[in-house]
Amino acid sequence: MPVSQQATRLGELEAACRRHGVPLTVQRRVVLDALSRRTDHPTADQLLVDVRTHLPGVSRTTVYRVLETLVRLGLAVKTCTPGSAVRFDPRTERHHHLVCLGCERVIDLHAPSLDRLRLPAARTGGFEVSDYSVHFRGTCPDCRRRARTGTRRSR
Amino acid sequence: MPVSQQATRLGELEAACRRHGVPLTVQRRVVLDALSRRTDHPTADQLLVDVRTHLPGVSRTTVYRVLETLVRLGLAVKTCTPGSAVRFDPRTERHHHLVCLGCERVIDLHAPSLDRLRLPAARTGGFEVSDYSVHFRGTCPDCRRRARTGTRRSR
DNA sequence: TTGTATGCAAAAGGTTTGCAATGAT
DNA sequence: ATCATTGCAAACCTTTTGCATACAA
Repeated sequence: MPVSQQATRLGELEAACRRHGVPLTVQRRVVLDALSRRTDHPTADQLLVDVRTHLPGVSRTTVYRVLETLVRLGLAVKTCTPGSAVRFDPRTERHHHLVCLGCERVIDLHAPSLDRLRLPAARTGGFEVSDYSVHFRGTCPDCRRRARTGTRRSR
Repeated sequence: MPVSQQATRLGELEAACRRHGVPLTVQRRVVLDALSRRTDHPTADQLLVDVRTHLPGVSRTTVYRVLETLVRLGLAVKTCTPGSAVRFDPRTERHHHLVCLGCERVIDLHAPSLDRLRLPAARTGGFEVSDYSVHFRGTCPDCRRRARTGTRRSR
């Protein structure tokens, strides 16, 4: 992510913290920064590694807590994945995903043709929809190659 | 699920086991049966409870392993959720989901109008798509009520 | 100064693995 | 008879919690 967009994100964080009346801590800045630099929907533990290169001594607990806060502030969302670790996405605008069933990688897909779907209102039964995304399941190029050569996946 | 459909599922299991050359065990029958009776995308541990009412003494490990097998045999899929426990879905035909951000409930949505989406092929970069589903995020009726009355969510 | 966030340690929740015994074909 | 599956126990990974301290406003 370009420097200018990073600056924008920090501005968003500042505004969101003020709006919600919560302190703007170094840890929150560093975690949002680390998350925003990635497009691979990292887990909390993966982010912990990045975060500690910029600010050693940050605790795992704090990363978990800050990520929850970022979601609450509307600066990140939890990505739906078939796996057993929560993954975070710094992109909150509507977009879609390619989900690899081999390695559980989640790849962003921007597709305007999918951005205006209509949900059949009759079927929602009082469920209030705030957003949606399309998940395409399949096999990523790496896993296709591995499948051909008979190699086991390493993730 | 009606009795006749249950019978069909057992037939599918039988066929799939033969096709893959794996034994058809009691445990596999009971786990598939328990999963097929639910529409709420249960976790392995939730299924363990159901399974043990029919066949006490089944181990947790076995349920985890059988579920992996059912996915491999094409009789179930892992559901994408924002939470931190893997959830399973016995419906492998194309359908969509309402995902509640409050309680993480996942509700099935059948909507023919969403069943024929076209993926912009140019954007997939060698990713091989086998299927897709649309995830509508939002708030379920229960959580909306809880939000209005100020009650905390209990799941 | 006041209230929230952080770090630590420990617990809780979810999943996987090695191995001996069992069971399906 | 043969090979995969099961059950158990333990390890492993992920997430949450309680509490004293540190920090932002």
